[in-house]
Amino acid sequence: MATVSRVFNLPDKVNAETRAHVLEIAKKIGYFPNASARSLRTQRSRVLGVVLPTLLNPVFAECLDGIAQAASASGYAILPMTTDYKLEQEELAVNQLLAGNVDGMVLVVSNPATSQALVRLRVAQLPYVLAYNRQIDHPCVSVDNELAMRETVIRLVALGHKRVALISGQLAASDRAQQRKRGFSEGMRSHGLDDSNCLEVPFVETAIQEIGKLLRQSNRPTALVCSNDLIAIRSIRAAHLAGLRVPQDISITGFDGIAIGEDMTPMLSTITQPNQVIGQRSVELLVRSLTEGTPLNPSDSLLLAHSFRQGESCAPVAIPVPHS
Amino acid sequence: MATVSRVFNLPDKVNAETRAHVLEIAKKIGYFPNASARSLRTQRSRVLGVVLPTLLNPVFAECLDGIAQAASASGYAILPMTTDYKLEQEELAVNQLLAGNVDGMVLVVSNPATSQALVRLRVAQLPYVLAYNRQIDHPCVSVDNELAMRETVIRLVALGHKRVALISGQLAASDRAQQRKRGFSEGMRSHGLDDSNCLEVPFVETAIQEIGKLLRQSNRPTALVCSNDLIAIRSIRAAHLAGLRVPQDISITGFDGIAIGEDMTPMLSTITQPNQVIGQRSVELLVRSLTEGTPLNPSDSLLLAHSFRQGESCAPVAIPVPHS
DNA sequence: AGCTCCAATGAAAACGTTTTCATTTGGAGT
DNA sequence: ACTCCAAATGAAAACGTTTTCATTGGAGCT
Repeated sequence: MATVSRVFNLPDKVNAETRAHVLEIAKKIGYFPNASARSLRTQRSRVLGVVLPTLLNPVFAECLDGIAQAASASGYAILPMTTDYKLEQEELAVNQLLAGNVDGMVLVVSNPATSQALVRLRVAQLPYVLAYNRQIDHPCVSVDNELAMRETVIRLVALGHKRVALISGQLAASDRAQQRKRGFSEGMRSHGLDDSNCLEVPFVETAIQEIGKLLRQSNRPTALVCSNDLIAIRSIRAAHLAGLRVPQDISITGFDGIAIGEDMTPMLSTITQPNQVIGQRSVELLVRSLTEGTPLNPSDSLLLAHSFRQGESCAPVAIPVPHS
Repeated sequence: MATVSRVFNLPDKVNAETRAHVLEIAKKIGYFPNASARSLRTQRSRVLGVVLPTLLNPVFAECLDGIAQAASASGYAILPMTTDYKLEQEELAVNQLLAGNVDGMVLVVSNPATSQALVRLRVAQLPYVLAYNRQIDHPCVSVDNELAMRETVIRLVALGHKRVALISGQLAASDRAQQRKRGFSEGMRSHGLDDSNCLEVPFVETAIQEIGKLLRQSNRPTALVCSNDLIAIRSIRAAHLAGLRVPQDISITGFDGIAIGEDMTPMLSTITQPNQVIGQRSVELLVRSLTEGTPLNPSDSLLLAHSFRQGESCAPVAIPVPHS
C-alpha cells in the first residue's frame, strides 16, 4: 500500500522494477489514487476556486480560459462560480468554495474595499488573488484603468473631439467602472473639457435605447468613450439605429479588448487588456504561494500593460457645417 | 460527532434545541463539514466534470454559464476543462476528471462515434451527458443541426439565392460541423442546386483571408451559409474588406445564436440554439440520474428547438445586371 | 408498576490515502 | 566474517466525515 502510494507520488523512492510492476497492475485493474482520500490526508485539494461576475461577458470567459490553462499546467483543477455582479452571490460563492476545500482562490469582486467575501477569506487564511480589481490592501492582477482612460481621452481630443460622453455600466457594481470613470474625468478636465457627460446604463436590455436617446439629442457628443467593449458594441449599434455612421458621424471607443471586437465592422477601437494573461498570472501567483508556502501580500500585485487597439470606430471629428 | 453530522445532513433527525446549540457553536468556531472527508465517506463528491472545446467561443461560454447555474441550483459544483478541439486533450481531461472523483460529466466532444474518452467513461460506469453532440449511442442534449441547416438553405433559396457557399470550421474536429454540412447539402440538392461549394477554414488566423479570396472570385456566391456564428462574423468582416455590402451584395447566415450577434450591425441572421438551456438540461439529466440512481440511456436524449433569428445580414439576391 | 416503543444521542467502524517509523535486505568497508 | 549503512519495503496511524448499531430516557399503554 505504502509502496503504491510512493509509486504515484515519489516514483524515485521505489525500485524501478517494483514500480513497473505496480504500474502494470494499476493499469490492468484501472486503479488511480482517490482524490478525496488524498485531499483528506494531505489537507490540500489541488483545486482552485474562481469567482467571476459572469461568463456571458467574453472578458471573463477569456480570463477563465487563461486561468484554466495555467491551473492545468500546474496540476490544479478549477472550480468556478459566477456572481452576476451581486454581492450576496459573491459571499455565497466564497462560502461554498471555502466549504469545498479549495487551496486558494482567484476572484473578480465588485469592490475589494468593501467586500465581505474578502474578509471571510482573510480570516480563513486562504490565499487569494484578485483579478481586474485593484486595491491597495489586496494582491491584485490588473491594468491601470485610470491611465488607460486618460490616454484614450487624449487620443480623442487630439482628433478634435470636445463633446465626449462616457457610457458606463453599473458604477456601483464594479470598481473598474469607477476607476475608468475617474480616468475619463481626469482626462477631460486636464483639457478643460466638460466631464459631466456620463450615461450609466445598468441594464443590458435597455442600454441600446438609452444610448440612442442620448445620440438623438441636438447637442449630441461627437465621441463616446465606453467603459467596456460590450457597451461599446451596443453603442455602435445604437448609433447605427440613430442613423449615425461610425466613425464618420461619431467616434466610439471600448475597453477590454475582447477578441470579437477585432472581427467587427467597424473594427472596435479599444483599450486591450491581456485577459488570458491576467488569468494566468493570477494563478501563477497563487500557485507559487501555495508551493512555497509564502503568504500572498498586496505587494505581490501585478500591473500589466494595456494597449490601444487602433480599430475603425474612431475618426477625427467632422468639420462642423457652418450655420446656414 | 454523529449529532453534528446529523445537524448538517438530516437536521430533522435531531432535537431542535441541540440543533440550535450545534449551529451556534459551529458559527462561533467557524466550522463547516470537510468536503474531502465527506466525499471519501459517502463516495460522492457533488462535483460534476465539464469538458468543452474552448471558452473563447461564446457558444460554450454561454453553455457553461447554464451548466454552472443548474449545477449550483442542485448543490453541485463544476470542474471545467477545455480541449481546444484536440482528441488527446479530450482524453486527458476525462482522465483527470475521473481521477478527480467527479460524480458525473457533461461534455462536448469532437466525435461521439469514435471518442476514446467516452469508452473510458463507459467502462468507468460514470454517468455522462453529451451537449451539442448527437449520436444514437449516447445520451445527448442538442438541436437538429441537419434540419436547421436545410431550413436556412430553403430560406436563402426563397430569397432567390442560387450560388450559395458553405463556410465551415474544421470538419474533422466536430460532428456538428459535419451534420451542418450534411444539412446544407441536402437543402441545396433538394432544390437542384450545386452543393459542392464548401470552404473549410480550419484556422482562425487565416479565415478572413481565405473567405476574402472566395469572395473576390468572379463567380462569387451570392450567399454564405456559415457553420457557426464566429465564422459568420468573420465572413461579414471579409465581405466588408472585399468591398461587398452585407446584405445588399451578399447574404450571410450563422449558426449558434451567440448573444453578441444581436448587437452587431448588420445584426447577424442566424440559427439560434438555446445555449444556456442546453447546459442546464444536460446538468438536470445528470443530476436526476445521480439522485435517482437510474442509469442514463441514449433514449434520455433531448432534442431542443432551434429557431431562426431574422437579423440584417440576409436579403433577396440582387437583380443580376444584364450583360453589357 | 411494568411494559413497549420511539426519539435522541453516542460509540465505533469505515472510506482510501499519505507518511512516519520500523524492518528487511544486500553491499561496501574494515 | 563482521559491522554499518542505505535502499527498499511494510505496518500502522491519522485525516474528518457518515452511518450503523447500541444505548438512554421518557412517554404512553395495560
